[in-house]
Amino acid sequence: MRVSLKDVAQLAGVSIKTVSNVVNHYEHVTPAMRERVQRAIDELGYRPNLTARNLRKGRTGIIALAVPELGNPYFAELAGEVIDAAAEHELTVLLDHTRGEREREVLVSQGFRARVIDGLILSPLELEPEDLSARTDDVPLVLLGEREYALPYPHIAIDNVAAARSAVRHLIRLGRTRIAFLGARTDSPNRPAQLRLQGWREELKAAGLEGGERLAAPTGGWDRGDGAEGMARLLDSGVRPDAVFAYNDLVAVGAMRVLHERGLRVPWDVAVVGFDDVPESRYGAVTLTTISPDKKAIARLAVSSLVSSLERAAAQRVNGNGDAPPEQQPSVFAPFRLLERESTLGRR
Amino acid sequence: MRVSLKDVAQLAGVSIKTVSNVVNHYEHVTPAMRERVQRAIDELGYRPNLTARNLRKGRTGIIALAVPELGNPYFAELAGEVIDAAAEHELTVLLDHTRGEREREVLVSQGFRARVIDGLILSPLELEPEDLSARTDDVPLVLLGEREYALPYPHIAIDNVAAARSAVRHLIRLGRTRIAFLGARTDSPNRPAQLRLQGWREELKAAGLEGGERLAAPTGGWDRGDGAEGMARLLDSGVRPDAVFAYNDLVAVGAMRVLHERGLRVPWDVAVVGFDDVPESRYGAVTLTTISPDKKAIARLAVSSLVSSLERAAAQRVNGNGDAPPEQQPSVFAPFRLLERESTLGRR
DNA sequence: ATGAAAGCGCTAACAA
DNA sequence: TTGTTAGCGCTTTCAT
Repeated sequence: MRVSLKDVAQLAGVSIKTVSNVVNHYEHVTPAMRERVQRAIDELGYRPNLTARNLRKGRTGIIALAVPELGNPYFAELAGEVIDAAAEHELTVLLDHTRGEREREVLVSQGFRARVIDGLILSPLELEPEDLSARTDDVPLVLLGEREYALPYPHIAIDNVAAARSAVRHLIRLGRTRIAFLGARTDSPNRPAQLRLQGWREELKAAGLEGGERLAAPTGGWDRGDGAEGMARLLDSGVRPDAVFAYNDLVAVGAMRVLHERGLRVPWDVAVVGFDDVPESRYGAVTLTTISPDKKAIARLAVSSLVSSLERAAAQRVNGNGDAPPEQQPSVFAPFRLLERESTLGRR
Repeated sequence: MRVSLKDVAQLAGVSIKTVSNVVNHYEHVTPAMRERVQRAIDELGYRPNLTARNLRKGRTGIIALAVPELGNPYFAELAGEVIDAAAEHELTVLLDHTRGEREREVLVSQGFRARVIDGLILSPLELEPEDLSARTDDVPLVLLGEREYALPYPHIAIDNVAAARSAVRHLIRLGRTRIAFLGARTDSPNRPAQLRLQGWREELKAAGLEGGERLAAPTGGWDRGDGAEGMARLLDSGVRPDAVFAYNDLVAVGAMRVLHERGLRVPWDVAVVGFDDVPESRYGAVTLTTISPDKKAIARLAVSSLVSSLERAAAQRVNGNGDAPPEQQPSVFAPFRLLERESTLGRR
């Protein structure tokens, strides 16, 4: 039998409100009364029912974070940072993964499962702009990651084009001339990988190295196995790059494995740059040069952006001002760095 | 302004109950009525308030999973499996990480924050038995992982001693005689790593290779960096193992990096076995032999165990049977396998 | 087949 | 300082 405020009040011989005051550390309670009530609380082992409190307050203190795959260390690490950032705002995080499937991303964005959440942070992969415009759910939403939507939702990411360019520039400075991009997706101009591919193209062009579209190698996905397959396919097709810029670290790790199997030495025969700075890139026989997004900043920005949306929504509810201007803050870029490690060590 | 059942009822000109019936797909509603109500629902964009429903039903459909570190791919993968397993029971997972700190583990086990959860799955690292006995929170709890507590909580894990023994046995069969254990913790007989260390000892003893306590090397933690440090320290101390059984894959990865830096070749000079079968162990210049726990099974067992605790708790609430026998199911072992890869390839 | 009304446990006006 | 009471939005007997 669950014990409620009423039970405690009864035992202590006071009103329900007094107990509530004690529980919520309301100031104006005499020490004696506080003492008496506390005794009853302890005796009965009373614990407040958060659900009731939530209902009453109109908020739950829970936000959801949906990422493609928790098994991807980048997202796992990011999730950890979001959990910590949320905790600073006294928010708890409900984590979901979409497997990067459009259908699941749509469901999440519609709040289908999101049971009781105040807000949502979503890192989409396949979600299309029209899915987002068709959204009926009204819980505040913050977008994360490479995909760009011309829609009034806050969006936190690093400057993917600039980051890709700095990676490629680094390879060019090393004297590499046949720089492959591994992880291309050519489906549509707005698909994932598009911005990094664009950065690769721009930088090559700026260096007068263009014309190497054969070097834009697709992969089935962006896990280690996809990187290995893509790299093998590229080599099998007769292309012989002297550098690889991979969509992310996992793809790079898979590529490096294949290079190793084929007797190609990193960095001497082929230099490799990744993206994400996942922990494992700092280990292995050859440590990996990579673009390191400031994950903590991304998490903090995402959470604080969501928090202000939450506050705006709450204020609106109070004012009943249903037609207030959206006043969405614009997309924000988080910082990134290029970390040079063994996979690009030394000039040719 | 949020729209409620009442608003819909008003617009449709029916009672609140009828709308509820439609929303909940209650059978006995005439098609015409269903149609009419649905129209009102659509027009108003009504969405049920889950919090109110939860309050009424006395359950939330949310369970929490607390792991030490999401950045550890083992836990990230496990979390993904738990989320999927929970979804099959129509449960949502609230994820938390404790950083393996006792204090945070205690807080989580006490249900400090999430009182909106129906149940909890906890993978403790530093939590002590007395912390658990002192637990006052009454939400059903399932324990995960290596730590053993002689307490009536369901506990899901693999047989760590048997797994460790099979890893060491594998190394012995390969002709190795100076087999180190990397990641020992000697603090207390119940601390993490204890069971794997015990398996290592037992198997060495069975093979007549005992007496090598110098080969039980401690590490500060169980991440890659800790493995690297521990390995370096072991080598610096003059010990020269011909095999390393690491507490987990991350420690093994760190150790392999150091071995590589020192010019010791894996597997020829030193064979290495890890534990967990994290994805990165299948890549790298030398793939890693490891103990592979059946993570999907662990997740499923944990969730189904929790679900039955939930059902028992619900039944008890109905019967008001506060003194029902606990009837906890005993601890359950999930399967594991030894995966042989390059890091232990070939006899001496 | 549909409606009326009680109440889940809590907070917050308002009263005393 | 403490008590009374309404009501958050929903489900659920019990009527009709």
